[in-house]
Amino acid sequence: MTTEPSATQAAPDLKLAAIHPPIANRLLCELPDEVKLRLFPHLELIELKLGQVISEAGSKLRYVYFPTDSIISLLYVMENGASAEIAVVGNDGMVGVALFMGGESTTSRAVVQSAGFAYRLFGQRLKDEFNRHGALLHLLLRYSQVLLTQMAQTAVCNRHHSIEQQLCRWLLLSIDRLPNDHVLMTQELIANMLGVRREGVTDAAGKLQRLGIINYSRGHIEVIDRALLEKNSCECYGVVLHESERLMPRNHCCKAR
Amino acid sequence: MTTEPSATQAAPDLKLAAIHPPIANRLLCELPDEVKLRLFPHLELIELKLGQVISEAGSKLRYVYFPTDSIISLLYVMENGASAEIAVVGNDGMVGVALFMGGESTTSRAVVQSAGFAYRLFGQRLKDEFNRHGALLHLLLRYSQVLLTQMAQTAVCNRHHSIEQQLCRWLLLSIDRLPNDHVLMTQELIANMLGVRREGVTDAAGKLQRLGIINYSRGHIEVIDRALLEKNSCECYGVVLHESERLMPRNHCCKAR
DNA sequence: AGTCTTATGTGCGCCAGCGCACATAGTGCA
DNA sequence: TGCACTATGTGCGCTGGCGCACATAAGACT
Repeated sequence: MTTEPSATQAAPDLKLAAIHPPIANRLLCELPDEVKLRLFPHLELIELKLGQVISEAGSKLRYVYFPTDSIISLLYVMENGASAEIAVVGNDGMVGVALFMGGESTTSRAVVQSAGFAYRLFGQRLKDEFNRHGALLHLLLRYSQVLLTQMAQTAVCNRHHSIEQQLCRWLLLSIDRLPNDHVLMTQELIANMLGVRREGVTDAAGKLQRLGIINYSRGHIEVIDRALLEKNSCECYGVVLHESERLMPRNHCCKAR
Repeated sequence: MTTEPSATQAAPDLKLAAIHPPIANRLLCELPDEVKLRLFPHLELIELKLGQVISEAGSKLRYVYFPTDSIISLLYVMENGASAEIAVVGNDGMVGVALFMGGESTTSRAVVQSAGFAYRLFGQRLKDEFNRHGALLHLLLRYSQVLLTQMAQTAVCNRHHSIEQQLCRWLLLSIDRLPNDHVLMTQELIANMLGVRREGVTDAAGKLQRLGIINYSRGHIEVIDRALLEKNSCECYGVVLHESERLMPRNHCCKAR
């Protein structure tokens, strides 16, 4: 866990905002225009670096984050330093549900799993809009259930499935949230996420490579055969995807790539 | 998994309602009087039998349930029949958060883990009160975060801890929600909850018995030394308890026994 | 080109938990 | 009292994942 507490700096570049508009995030995209008008002026586009800690376990959240092309892992770190990924958030969600739930903090840490951009919003702004009890409330409640489902399935997966199956699930979750099928992540870091040995990931990844499902070298993983990846994964991936589509249908959003 | 889909029958006995008042449930207890006045007339005291399925995965919830002295397990059942407990709900919570979250159903099944009583409320009544956006909303949001935390910690526990540690955690969760330190549950059923082999539970329980921590025989488990049980448990129990107390302080409720 | 660092491969021995098969002991019921 | 059933104990062999100790290879940096 070599992560910097580094301050997130706002990206001033307007061209960047054009490439990464707020509506690249599905939650933001699904808001009715009225809410967009109120909220969007306060969104700040920021760049997130790999490994960056967005929020620490137990510390009060100041901002919420809406990833566009970045991915954030919610990670629990045990007393002995071992860790386990609880859920993953990409452009389909947000980091910081504890703010509107009332807890202000969580027992898990939020870490950037894939570098990229996200919009951040000052916590109080979100709460203010949430307390209007309109579309945002209902959207975020539904998203909370998606998160709940994802966590539940993570628990199941951790109990019953092999490292190989979990790696498949993890890769699928990642490429679903990325603009292409290219994952930038070392086996060491994946092992940290899954809470398993690095060698275990090496074995599983080697097998997937031999099967022609992925190609990897030194931190670059390319998914070649997505269909086969799904076949080698456990049911957990599908369950979460299905439930997520049921709870958060794309009404206004452009379809996934 | 020998569970009956049995219809829950309302208990007409008034004396029962005196022994099990609604305020025996902490959520109901913490509501302001105004809300109690609106809600309580619609609560039905019902008796729950061991193994009874309160709600099936994927099926629309009709009622929400507020246990008084019963305990409900949220269980995910895999395609191959194997299962895993996701979270547990006693007089500290409710079953059916998916109703106000908007999903109307969950991917998990709710099963009675310990027979007893619960108040049930017709789903629409809960939603109506929730949509007043008052105390109930805030209370249930906080409870949702407790549930989230519990699920997250279950995931961690499944990843990293031994059967013995998990059994300790499970027993602690149970007796915290029961009127005494007497758990009625066979090792077979505990194994189903934890998603492990029955023999594994036998081993772990045998060890705890030899250590003088519990006493058990044929489905009756008595916790003798709670302190030692906590010591033999993993950190997961404490983390959830702590977070739960932080999020849901007892304002009006009587203290735990 | 050479060196350093980082990522990945590999080969141990070890143990927890699994699946199976069966033995034993409470408990209820005829 | 005896029988049947259910809950628990026990003993296999097997496998996946662990911890450790290295070997190798691919970039990165002079």
